[in-house]
Amino acid sequence: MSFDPLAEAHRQWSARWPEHADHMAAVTAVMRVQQLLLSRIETLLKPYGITFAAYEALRLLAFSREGRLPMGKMGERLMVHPASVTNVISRLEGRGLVTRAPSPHDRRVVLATITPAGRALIEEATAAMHDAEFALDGLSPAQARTVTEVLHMIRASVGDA
Amino acid sequence: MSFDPLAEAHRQWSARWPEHADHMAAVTAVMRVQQLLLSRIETLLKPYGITFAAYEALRLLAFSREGRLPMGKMGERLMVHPASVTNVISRLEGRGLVTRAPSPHDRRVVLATITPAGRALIEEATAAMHDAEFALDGLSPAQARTVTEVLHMIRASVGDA
DNA sequence: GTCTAATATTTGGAAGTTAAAGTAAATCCC
DNA sequence: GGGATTTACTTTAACTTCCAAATATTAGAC
Repeated sequence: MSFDPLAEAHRQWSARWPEHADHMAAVTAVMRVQQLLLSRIETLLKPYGITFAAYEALRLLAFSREGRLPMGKMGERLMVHPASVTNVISRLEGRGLVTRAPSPHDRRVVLATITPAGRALIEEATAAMHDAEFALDGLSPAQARTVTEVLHMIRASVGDA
Repeated sequence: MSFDPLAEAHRQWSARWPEHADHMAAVTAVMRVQQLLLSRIETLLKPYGITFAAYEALRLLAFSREGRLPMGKMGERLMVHPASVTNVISRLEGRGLVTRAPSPHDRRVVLATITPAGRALIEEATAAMHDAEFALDGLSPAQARTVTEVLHMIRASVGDA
């Protein structure tokens, strides 16, 4: 019925470089699925006024013992550039969902702390994410595990994890 | 040896909401692998002065019969927003890799045409991509096909393809 | 105790993405 | 034909990412 651009790309590649078509298709599939899931998740989160990046940052803070983490630590956990942490925390701070203060022990360090409003919001948003199974409600838990395993193969192949 | 943030996130989720942990982990894995692959590919393409988005646009034009496509058609094939096409084509045009002209048949339509310089560049860049197997050189063709199949399951589950 | 080097964060800039609004051109319809 | 609708693209604005450079502070070396 509907035309699939990924299938078409694979066809084009196969016609010219058949020995590389499978790798190309795998990369394209990763990119497309990421785009799809991100889009669905952002739609899901829109009622709460946060993006997925903000969701992950808040979630991480809410999980932490004191509701407080150094910016640098957050970057490591979220696996993003320090500048990205500054960016997302600044926006959350502007909305009163997080506060920011220099660490008393090391004044180079900035500690982000989730506020009660932030906690309330993240719990609501998490409930919505659960309802939608993180935009993967069409998959069984076993299928979800298969996805993770197969992608772990890629992560391992490039030295990540 | 090295701490894996994804494994840690899965652990946190399992402790609180074990029934949702697998779906969460799958989404996280998709996001992470996309980030890894994109990063590796952009590094690969850096010597050619183009990003992955630009690579895909040029590749698409080079595949086309006349080396020329309407912007709208490119957006469909690349599965991106029209504004993204405008964006990337503007940059390629600035570098002389593409020209832009209104269609003689329908003056609403803008045709992007790859230049000889654009063709030369995309062939070099493609050779580099082939050398690196699209940043998946650690995977066999069969493994790559497995990745595509598993991700196709997700695409199907959300009504894409 | 300085002086130097390393670390933590922010800032500014280039790219990408999307959504929404604006412009222009073609088509539909009466 | 003329008016309304649809289509194609661009623009603007918001947000994400990263990198590279600047700032500040701590730690190490002599």
